[in-house]
Amino acid sequence: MKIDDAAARLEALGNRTRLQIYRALVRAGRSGTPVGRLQDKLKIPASTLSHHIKSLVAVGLVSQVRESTTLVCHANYDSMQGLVDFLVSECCVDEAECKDAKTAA
Amino acid sequence: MKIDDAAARLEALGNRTRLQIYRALVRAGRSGTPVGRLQDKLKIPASTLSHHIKSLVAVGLVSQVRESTTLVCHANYDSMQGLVDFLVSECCVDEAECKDAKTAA
DNA sequence: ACGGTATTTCTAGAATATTGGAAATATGGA
DNA sequence: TCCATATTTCCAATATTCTAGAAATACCGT
Repeated sequence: MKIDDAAARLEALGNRTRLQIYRALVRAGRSGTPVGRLQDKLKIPASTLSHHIKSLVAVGLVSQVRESTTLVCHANYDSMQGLVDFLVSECCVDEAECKDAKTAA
Repeated sequence: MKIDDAAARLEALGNRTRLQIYRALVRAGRSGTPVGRLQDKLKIPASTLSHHIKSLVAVGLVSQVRESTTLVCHANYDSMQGLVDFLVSECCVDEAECKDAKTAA
């Protein structure tokens, strides 16, 4: 993963409202959650919610599938995993002796 | 971890420059990196760099130790680990059947 | 085609973040 | 004490993000 992609994903998650949305989707698992249900749960105006979801989709952390009139959102686990891997990768490569740090990470 | 703390850490990492700084520190491992060396490596004006480091320190992702005239920065692995745990925790708790998702996460 | 529900796009004001020069502060050595 | 190096704080300009009302669009059932 390129650093700009990682930064974009982290930035997307680095907002209370968007992190709430993302966590709700993670908790929902495979079945996902429709936009309207997120709106009820989180009490966010529709346009604001739509903007936030859009940015999560834009960076690949969330995907959407239309089911007739409702749009169901899903957390994209692979995307998150890639991000986590990026964060801990190359730990200590610029340092010779860091066994403790490596096991900690 | 509270959601606001997690969001604050993610926001701190969600900026290209700060992510570069953080990654340089992760790569440096236990020995850490002085502020001045980061400045040379990343070619960032001192004041800008200082601002960014300050925000990483503020959220606990980075710690600093003074060694005579230089300030050495370290990536705080525990802090990162807590963040990663938060992100994947409670996966699927609102969904009955999601074994695939759970193993993927 | 029409009506209703779901959701997005348009728009714009307010709030916040980013940047970096200049001045201030910290540290240790001569 | 005085200097040199390291780093931060102050300040202000610029850029970006956040928010949400209103209008527009999408979809389906009738």
